[in-house]
Amino acid sequence: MRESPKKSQKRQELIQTIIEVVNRFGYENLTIRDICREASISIGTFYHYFDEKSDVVRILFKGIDDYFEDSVQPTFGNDELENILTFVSEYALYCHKSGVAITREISTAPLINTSRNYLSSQRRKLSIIIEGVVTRGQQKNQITRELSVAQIAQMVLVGMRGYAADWAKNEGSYDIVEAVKSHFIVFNKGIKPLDDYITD
Amino acid sequence: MRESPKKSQKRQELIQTIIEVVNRFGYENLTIRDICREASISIGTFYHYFDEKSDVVRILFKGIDDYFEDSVQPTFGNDELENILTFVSEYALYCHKSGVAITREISTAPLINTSRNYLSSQRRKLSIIIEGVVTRGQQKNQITRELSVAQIAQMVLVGMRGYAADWAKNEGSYDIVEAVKSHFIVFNKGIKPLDDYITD
Amino acid sequence: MRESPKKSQKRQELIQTIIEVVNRFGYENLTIRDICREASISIGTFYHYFDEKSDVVRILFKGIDDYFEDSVQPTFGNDELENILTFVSEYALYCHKSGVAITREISTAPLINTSRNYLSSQRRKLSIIIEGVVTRGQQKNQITRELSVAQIAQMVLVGMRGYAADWAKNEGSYDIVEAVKSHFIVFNKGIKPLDDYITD
Amino acid sequence: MRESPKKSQKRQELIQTIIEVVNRFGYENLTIRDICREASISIGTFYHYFDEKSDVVRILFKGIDDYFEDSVQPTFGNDELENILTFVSEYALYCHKSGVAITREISTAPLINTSRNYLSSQRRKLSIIIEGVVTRGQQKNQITRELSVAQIAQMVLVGMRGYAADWAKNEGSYDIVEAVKSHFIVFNKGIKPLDDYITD
DNA sequence: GATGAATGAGCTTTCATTCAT
DNA sequence: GATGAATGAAAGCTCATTCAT
Repeated sequence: MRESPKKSQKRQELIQTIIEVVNRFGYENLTIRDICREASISIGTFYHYFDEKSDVVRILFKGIDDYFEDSVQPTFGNDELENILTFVSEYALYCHKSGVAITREISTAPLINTSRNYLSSQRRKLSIIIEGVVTRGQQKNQITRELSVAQIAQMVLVGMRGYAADWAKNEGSYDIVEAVKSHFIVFNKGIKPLDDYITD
Repeated sequence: MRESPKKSQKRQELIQTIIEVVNRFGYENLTIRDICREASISIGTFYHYFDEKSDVVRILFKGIDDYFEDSVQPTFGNDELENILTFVSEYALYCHKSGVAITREISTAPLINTSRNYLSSQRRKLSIIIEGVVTRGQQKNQITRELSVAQIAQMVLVGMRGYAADWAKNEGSYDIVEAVKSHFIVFNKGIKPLDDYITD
Repeated sequence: MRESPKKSQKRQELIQTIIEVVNRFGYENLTIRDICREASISIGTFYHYFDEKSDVVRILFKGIDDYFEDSVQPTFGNDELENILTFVSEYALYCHKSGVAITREISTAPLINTSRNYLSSQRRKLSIIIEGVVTRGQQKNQITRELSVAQIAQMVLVGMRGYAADWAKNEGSYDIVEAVKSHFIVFNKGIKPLDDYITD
Repeated sequence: MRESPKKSQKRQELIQTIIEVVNRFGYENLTIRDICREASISIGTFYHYFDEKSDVVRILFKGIDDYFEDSVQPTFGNDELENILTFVSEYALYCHKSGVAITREISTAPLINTSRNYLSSQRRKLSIIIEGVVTRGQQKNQITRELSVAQIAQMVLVGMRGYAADWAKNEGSYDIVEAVKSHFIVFNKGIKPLDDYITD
């Protein structure tokens, strides 16, 4: 039995509210009671729309994946190094807009949850996007072939998430977008093909 | 009244046991009861040697700081880019030896704890070490001066910790030392002074 | 969001039960578990209706204050010495009806609690009532002016509470109402104005 | 097997220290550890000289009884009303000298302890002393015969202990000796034989 | 005599989850 | 659909007491 569109819509509304609540309260010490009080719903209602608390984390992750698929990927141009910069800058921007608490949760959440491995599938999405960028970059000779696509893609993701985690740990005390840009300008230099320096 | 050497020694033994336990169980959902059961001591004994649960985290952090101060820093040579590689490789090695759970804890622990800011001081130690390396690197013209010491140091630390977190999230499924080395070979290229390419 | 009348009513019922339980068990060594077992509720339910254990003490005190404000004060007549007798007798009667354990708790509770000074405000209420009686008594020349209002009021309260404590310590082995009456007949003689003996 | 005089003496020394500690720390939240740390003895030593924690309370009570038997009673004169005043004043003075914490403990300790009724016997001592005073007072026609000896003795003790409790609850914020004196001057008026007012 | 390491029952409090209304 | 009362396992931590050294 499929769920009614009405229920689905209400759930979406709740998700928006919950995201705001998480940002104000943080996730670590956030209780279902907190969420419900802030969202002005009853505990029963929460459990009517969601199965368990960890659904909230899933929601958070789905948000960033959707954003990249729907809003970031379409803006990619021909310069793949530039696309990497766009990719990581957008990620930083998303963190900035989501706030410290959600960023912390996104960047420290375990890959495999006790009950469901909701992350393994989600996480792949960003990997696939960045792997596409790197593959094309190598084909166009914009990116070194000394390292494999997987290696470079991992470097990008790890660095990017590293900043998200660090920024959240530091309570958003610096401009994450600028920091990430600076870092990946350096990084991009490192993955340029060597002859690039000569011909460019 | 100073603490007896015997008590101090026994505490050290317990710390070793606890570290092993944390690695087997993880920290997040680790309870005092778990620790005590695994270490075959009573709850009372745990509290005889430690003040509170978070002492365990402190212990974990102290370990890595001591290692860098005592064992890594003295091995630094003249080539500061090489020293950066040594630094991050040793960090990766420490993660590898400490195991997944402790690495996760070290890399996701909040910067500021509610009760004591035991991390802010600890965290500075690694910063200071790497900042020294970068400073000397710039002086010797081994590292670009286009970025500030603080910026580059942050890049190193964030990238390094990013790998620790990623590796732990992936349950240690890849060779963290190799991954980190590859990454920082790329990174080091990025922070070489430009003329380096010509004169070198 | 105001609390529902239903919750409020259920809390009142629980309070009644808890008062009985306190009387059977005493307070000093009373645990939440005891209360819940005896009241046939779960621990969670207790904390659903109350914030913390010490709420129970507050409840006990509120009871006696309400009783004096609502039921005793309105019965005061013109003879202020008689009113003192009414006051202390009613207090004794309240102890008698509340039982030994609650009386013990009421009479030995510290004036200032660590977390909230719920007593300082409560305690004032009885003081104010008795000070009013003494003031009027002095104005009507029914009570000596050789001592201040505050002094005499303190004497009444201290004596009265002294009996409550003593009676509770003796496990209610004597008739507290009679003992208090006898005492304050003596006391009242002591605070009559001297000329009273001549003119009366 | 009688205990050695040496052990007995050492115990006496410890008692003195413990009394001081109780006064500084209070009793309610005083742990054996606290006592031992402050008295600079080990926990084992405490249990070598005492059986259990509540021995400390016994010690406190024994102190006041000894004081009255040894130091107060011998000073009694012919005027029994004056002796009552001496009695209660000395009690107040003892409280003053013992400090707030010990006074609180003395005045709120239950009559019957869970393990031993160490108080019932102790408590009788002060009763016996004051009953002697009242008896002689009635014989000399210094005290009314309208009330029984037991009644009047109880009134004195209850009032006196009431002040001790009140003073401790108020953290020693007023002069207990003066307050007690004032109270019992009033009280003494109340227990004078009636004709006394005529003939005196 | 003196020590203090070791014990573990027991404390208050939290909170995700269920389910009758 | 919506509610929130009820649950109870489990958490961190305390502390009087024992006993081997």
